[in-house]
Amino acid sequence: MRYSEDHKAKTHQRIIEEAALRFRRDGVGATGLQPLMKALGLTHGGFYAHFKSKDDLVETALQHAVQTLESSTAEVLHSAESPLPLFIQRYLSDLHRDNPGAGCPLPTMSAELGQRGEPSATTDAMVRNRLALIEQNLEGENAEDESVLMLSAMIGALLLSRSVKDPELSDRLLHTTRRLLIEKTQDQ
Amino acid sequence: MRYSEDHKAKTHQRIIEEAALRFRRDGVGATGLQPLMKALGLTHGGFYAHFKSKDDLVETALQHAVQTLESSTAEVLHSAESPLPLFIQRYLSDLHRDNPGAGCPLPTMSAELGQRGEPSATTDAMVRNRLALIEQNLEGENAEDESVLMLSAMIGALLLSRSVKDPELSDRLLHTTRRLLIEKTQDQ
DNA sequence: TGTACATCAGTGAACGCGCGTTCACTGATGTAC
DNA sequence: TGTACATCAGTGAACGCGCGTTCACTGATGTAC
Repeated sequence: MRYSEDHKAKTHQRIIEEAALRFRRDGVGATGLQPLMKALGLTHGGFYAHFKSKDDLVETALQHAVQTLESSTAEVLHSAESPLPLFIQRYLSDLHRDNPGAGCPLPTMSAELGQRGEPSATTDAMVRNRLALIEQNLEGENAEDESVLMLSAMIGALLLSRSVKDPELSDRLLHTTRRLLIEKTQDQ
Repeated sequence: MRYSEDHKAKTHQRIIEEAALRFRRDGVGATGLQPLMKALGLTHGGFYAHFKSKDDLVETALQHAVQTLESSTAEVLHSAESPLPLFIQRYLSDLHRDNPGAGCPLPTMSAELGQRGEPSATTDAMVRNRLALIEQNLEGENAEDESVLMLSAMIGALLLSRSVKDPELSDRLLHTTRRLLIEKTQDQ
């Protein structure tokens, strides 16, 4: 069968989006290409008309996730008067914790990507981007250093709050870190 | 062949230790039982004389790692006059970053364990233990909240510093977080 | 307008591979007599 | 002391399974004439 002109591009995009979701939610290693294609109503053979390999998809999906996150963050930054508290509020929200598939790839994917052979430079780019973003919205002379602490705390708190079984402990990790970091932005 | 009385117990322990190393260094999913047993000079069939399943080993190895870490931490706590800075120094050391197989399971394993079906209560126990440990060595009235921030920052910084490709960025993440957290303990 | 052909996204069987798990077996040593 | 037997940690072939990847094929539609 032959399809409309942009049909292939649409399928391509659908694969990327479904992969970006599954890689973050389930992990890269635990995401099979066969189930992924099936979920899109396709057969697995067709995958290689779109990507060179699974690793190719991993890199593409990661970059897609990064781009999506960054543009939604940019929106927050330009709309709010003091954007950093809002950014922290959203990053350490229950919604973000409960939907890893739609969120930041750092807490979910970076450990596995680091363990999987050569890591890509995408993680570096993302970390640098986040640090710059925080730093620019922090006042005070040691904003550069504080941004490192804040990013570390955000990622650690999100990771832990997702890994822990007890909902109360999870809430405590998430909400306490959130409150203290937001207070920090107001100290300055 | 029949072995000395404690032979089986020794083999059991060797499996646990090798697994605890590999699970943390390579990830649980990426660690095969066959290569693991082979590395110990054994064949894979014998594994099931020691453990009910891979999941059984995962839980056992995790608990072993936790126990080892906690006893080495206890040592630090009882030897030093002000133990918290030393604890942070060690947790966020280059040595710890460069040897995930011998270190804290939280940055390496917790994301994957959270993704793998039902998470065990061991993560909760570990988090609680670490929080209590930090809190007890922090002065000031909001030690309870500060301990959450510190633990999150430590785990996030270690995770990021291991995931990033550029050694300078890695050092910056690790060393800046370390310095700021140690300063925090002295503020109080 | 009607027919022959080219295109190519997607199909689905097949590939080798490593996984976790099972199981009949081995064989050195301890115990029973 | 010598012989028959029991033990059981470890062996290694085999199981079904899902993985990533390959490839000959399909068939609806566009293009050429």
